[in-house]
Amino acid sequence: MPELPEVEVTRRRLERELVGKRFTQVMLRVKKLRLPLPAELKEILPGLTLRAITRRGKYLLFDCGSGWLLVHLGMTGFLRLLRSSIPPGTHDHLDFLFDDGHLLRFHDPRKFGIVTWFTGDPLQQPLLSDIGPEPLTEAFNGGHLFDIARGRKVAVKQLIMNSAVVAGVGNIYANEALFRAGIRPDRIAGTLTLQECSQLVTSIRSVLEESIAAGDACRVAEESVTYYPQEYKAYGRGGKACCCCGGQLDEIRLGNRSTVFCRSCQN
DNA sequence: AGAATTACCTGAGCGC
DNA sequence: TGCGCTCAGGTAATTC
Repeated sequence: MPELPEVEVTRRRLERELVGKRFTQVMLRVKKLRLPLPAELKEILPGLTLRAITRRGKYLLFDCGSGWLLVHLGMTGFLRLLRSSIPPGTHDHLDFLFDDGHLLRFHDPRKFGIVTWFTGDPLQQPLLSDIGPEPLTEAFNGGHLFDIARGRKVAVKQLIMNSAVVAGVGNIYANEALFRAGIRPDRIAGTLTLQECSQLVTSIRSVLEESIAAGDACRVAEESVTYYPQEYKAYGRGGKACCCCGGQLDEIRLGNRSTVFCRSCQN
């Protein structure tokens, strides 16, 4: 599923290919994903030049000059960049055609994604206004996390998956970062020391950065695909051997999310 | 205010 | 073979 690294890798690929190009046509094949698709995109976008592509958490922001195209890939969404006009398959919900012949196609079986349009300041947009600091910036640091965690009774894994605390940390990387930091996912957030918070921030940053680097290095001919081979040390490995101590990894549910950790390596 | 729960959606994997 | 069930999970909305 697309997490922050996949979204960032997608952003970089699309930025390389599409910035400066002009929209020529939009095709909508469904009325709504998680939110209604603005039908007026068909009239608004053609003629506009794509100025930039930025990211906030897992949201992609396409700067179209007079407004913004906001895209979230949800659970199962991805964007493909095609050179020629290949007929759409099932779940190919949306096409954007550009003046250089590129076709940007949004595919999403579960329709958990979002594609919408807004004008004005992105920071004022309701979907973006309450998102916490970006994990790869200095604004997200041990002191920040420690301040937020104090007095909180939720499990630390749920805290770092809260988008108001830090942007774009989903289930996979929450599991991986806690494993790397040596902190149990079910630790009550308020019991973390400043040092542990700093270690966790460092781990979140490094797992995300390593995954982005792996994605950038993974070239897929012709198409820009958001998925790439990825090995995890905790996520999806419940019951298997811990790569550090050889013990059996535990799997529990936290906030109805699959959670994997090592009882001897994480405290 | 913070925590917990629900809704949205469909493919995959399973038992019978 | 195929039916029905459960699970997967990001995030907003709702409830406690």
